[in-house]
Amino acid sequence: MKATAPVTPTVLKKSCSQCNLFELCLPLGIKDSDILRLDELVAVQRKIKRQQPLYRTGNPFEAIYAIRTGSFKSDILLEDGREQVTGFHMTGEILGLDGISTGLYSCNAIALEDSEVCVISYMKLEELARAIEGLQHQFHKVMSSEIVSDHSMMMLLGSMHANERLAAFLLNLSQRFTARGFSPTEFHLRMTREEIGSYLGLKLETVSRAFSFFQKEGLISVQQKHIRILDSDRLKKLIQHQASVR
Amino acid sequence: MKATAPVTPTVLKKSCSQCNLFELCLPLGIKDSDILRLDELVAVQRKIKRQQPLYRTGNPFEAIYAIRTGSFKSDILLEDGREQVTGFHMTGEILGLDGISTGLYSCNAIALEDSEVCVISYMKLEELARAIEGLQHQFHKVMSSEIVSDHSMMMLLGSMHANERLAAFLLNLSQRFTARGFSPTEFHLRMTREEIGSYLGLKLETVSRAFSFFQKEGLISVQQKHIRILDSDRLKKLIQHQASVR
DNA sequence: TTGAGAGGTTGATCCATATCAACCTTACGA
DNA sequence: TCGTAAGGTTGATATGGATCAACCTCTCAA
Repeated sequence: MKATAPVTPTVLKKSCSQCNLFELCLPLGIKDSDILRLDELVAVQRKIKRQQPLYRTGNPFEAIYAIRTGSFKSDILLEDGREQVTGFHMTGEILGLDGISTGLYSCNAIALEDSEVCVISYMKLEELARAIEGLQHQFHKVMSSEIVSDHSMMMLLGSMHANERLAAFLLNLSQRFTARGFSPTEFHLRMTREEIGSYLGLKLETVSRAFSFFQKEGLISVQQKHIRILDSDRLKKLIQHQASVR
Repeated sequence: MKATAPVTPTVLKKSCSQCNLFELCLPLGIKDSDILRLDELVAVQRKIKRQQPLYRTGNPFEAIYAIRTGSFKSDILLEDGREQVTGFHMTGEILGLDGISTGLYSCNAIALEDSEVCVISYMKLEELARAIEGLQHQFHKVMSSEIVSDHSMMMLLGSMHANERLAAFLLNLSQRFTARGFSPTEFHLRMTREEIGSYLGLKLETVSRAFSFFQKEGLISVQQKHIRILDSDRLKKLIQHQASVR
């Protein structure tokens, strides 16, 4: 396999202590006195152009990444060409945890727009986590959250219908945008219908039809990638009892 | 929600240092000199009867569990009654990692047969992990593996057909039995067709038909819960190019 | 300003799996 | 030993989403 795309480790060193994302990221819950020590962790920031990989399946694992700006998808490719998007990732979220288990990344991480990540040496992270209780705990929480959200994706993929899946997806995005200080009801999708479909276990046409259906029902308004949520209560109900809207 | 079933913390204290599961479990990769220190971690063993919960969604999290004997499923229940099995777990595997993120377990863990677990105080684990590098790393590997395997379940649920799903499931079981010193080709299923279906995102009838199809094709032989794999190569091919057998 | 390609929508048809139903098998307690 | 319930299989039919196809709408570069 070809190695990762040209790395551009700009030395725009910025500190965790001054980062406005700290409450979404690893530094959360760490005592002020310790936060300065994190700055040695984030040695480098790296810029990734839209559509470029941050890492690829099989690349050797040495670092995890915190998204500083932009967004990513991660996906798995099967030999026969099938793709499964396993996640969409926004600022403050941590990428690369899948690499710890075997020492090789187990998926591809691709930028959905021009993005910037903090490179966190995994070796240094383990070292610091041994010294700073709060960092250790927060790191465990981050991993555990990924497990929990993967389980809810399994629920979605294993037992929800197309419309329910899309509703759950939109509500999840909405909630994550809110946590980042953006509007809960109005946002731009950074991914294509095909990528959404892959993530939700649906074909792009089905995703498109579900969008149209929601629009017709007055639940959302859609113009290409611009989404406005008009009735989040009914979207929520749609997930709980599919029957009520179908 | 009702609290967990009657706890029976038998004081059959056994040690990690003498446990034959150590190469599948948390002690893996830890220096001999440190292994004795793990024994303080596993304060208690607990017996769980078939069909009884080890923990339930919403129970407060204080411990993770290593399966000593027996097996478990974990599942999520939706308000409307839908169930999603999120995993089947065998000896040496760790349960409860989902609880770290919020301090509450996010799923139910139910014994599939009379089972026994080592109760690992999470507080003590963090403490020891700060002291023992090998334990810290192995714990991270365990969490990361769960993430990786959840991603491959998303792949399975999102882009595989019924027969492919069952083939992948059987091969996965086979491989895990092998790692535990059992036959790769002959084993007993501890779960019902309905539970398999829930796990694989299929109805029990579809699971049953897939079993029958595999048997007719000479890939496996099935008698109720007893499975014998007759042609694992073709099972593997089935996953890669569904076309070749369908 | 036009043309081409990528992304998106919508309609018609097909098919894999769900659903409904009958029946079979096994385990187990009365 | 029989009766019952839970689990499993198989058949007939229904249906949600996939597939195939046409067309629409942007964007962007020539």
